Amino acid sequence: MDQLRTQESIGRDVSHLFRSIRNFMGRQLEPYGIGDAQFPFLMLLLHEDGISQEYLATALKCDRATSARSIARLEDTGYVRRVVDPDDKRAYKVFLTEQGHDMGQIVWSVSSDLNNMLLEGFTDEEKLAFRNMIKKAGTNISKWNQNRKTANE
Amino acid sequence: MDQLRTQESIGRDVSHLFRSIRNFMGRQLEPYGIGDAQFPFLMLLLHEDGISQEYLATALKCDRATSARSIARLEDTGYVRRVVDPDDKRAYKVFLTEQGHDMGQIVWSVSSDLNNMLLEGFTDEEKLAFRNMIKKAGTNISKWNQNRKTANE
DNA sequence: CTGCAATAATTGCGTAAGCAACTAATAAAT
DNA sequence: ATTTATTAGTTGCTTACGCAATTATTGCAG
Repeated sequence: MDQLRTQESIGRDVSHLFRSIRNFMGRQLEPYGIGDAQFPFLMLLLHEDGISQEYLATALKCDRATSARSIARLEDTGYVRRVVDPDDKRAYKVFLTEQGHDMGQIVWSVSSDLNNMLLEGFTDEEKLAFRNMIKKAGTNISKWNQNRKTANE
Repeated sequence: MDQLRTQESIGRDVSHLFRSIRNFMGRQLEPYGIGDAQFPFLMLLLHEDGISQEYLATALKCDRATSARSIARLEDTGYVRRVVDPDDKRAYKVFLTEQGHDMGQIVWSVSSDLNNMLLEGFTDEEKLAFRNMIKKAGTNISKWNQNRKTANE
């Protein structure tokens, strides 16, 4: 009841936060020809190479279609190369190119800039608590969504 | 440095949280013919009627274009009515219709369902802290974006 | 071995959001 | 009072994302 009266809404605040992050990342990544959506894929690939789009989608908690399109764009831009998996001709193995590997420094610095920006004025305890709470809330709600989805099948 | 190694990323967690919220809201609102984007506009209008699209955009921290399109959809669906402001013929005054007012109960219940869902397992202190930290992070980064924007003009 | 279910990827469709360019109306400046 | 700047709203373009349907391959059951 108080929500409506005082116009408090976590959903709105998360939305604002998310859109601001996209805005920030968009600006940071523009010089490299990639969008904010490609960033997490690039980041994961820097950590773990030669994986499938399906694996990427699962790890990044997004749809297979989103994964496909993001990887396609990274391929177009030259950061990534797709090789049909010889053990499973349905799947690709996604590898970073030279150019992709060279993004390591930039990815790292943009990522840490974002963190510093977001968490300015937070104590170390708050930083940790914040991360954990975001994850917890995300798990809470995505669990529910998952149940709804499988219920409709 | 640790971010890359451990694959920790607030950005990604916020993204997941946000997309899960959209998913949840989409399901909840589908029966009423509105999308998750319309929800905050409806919510604000239930609180404050007869305001302009510009005002809505500012209050909800989004672009004027987004406000225009969201209100247009609410009008199409019959929840809202636009009247040219007699004191300023450029602007509209956006009013809820009968049907719009009738959404009060649903808006309230969906909103509180979302909150309960997200904050399941949080203590009262954590709930409060979480809200404040989301807002703080959002303010931190949007302030920076704002500076970048005006710097490019 | 053949036929059928599950899986990886792709594509079309719908929704959402921001930026930039434009129109129309108002406010400010000379 | 006329020019100029600002403001409210709209529209086109681009990016992003999820769902559903489709294709191709793999794996399993008979």
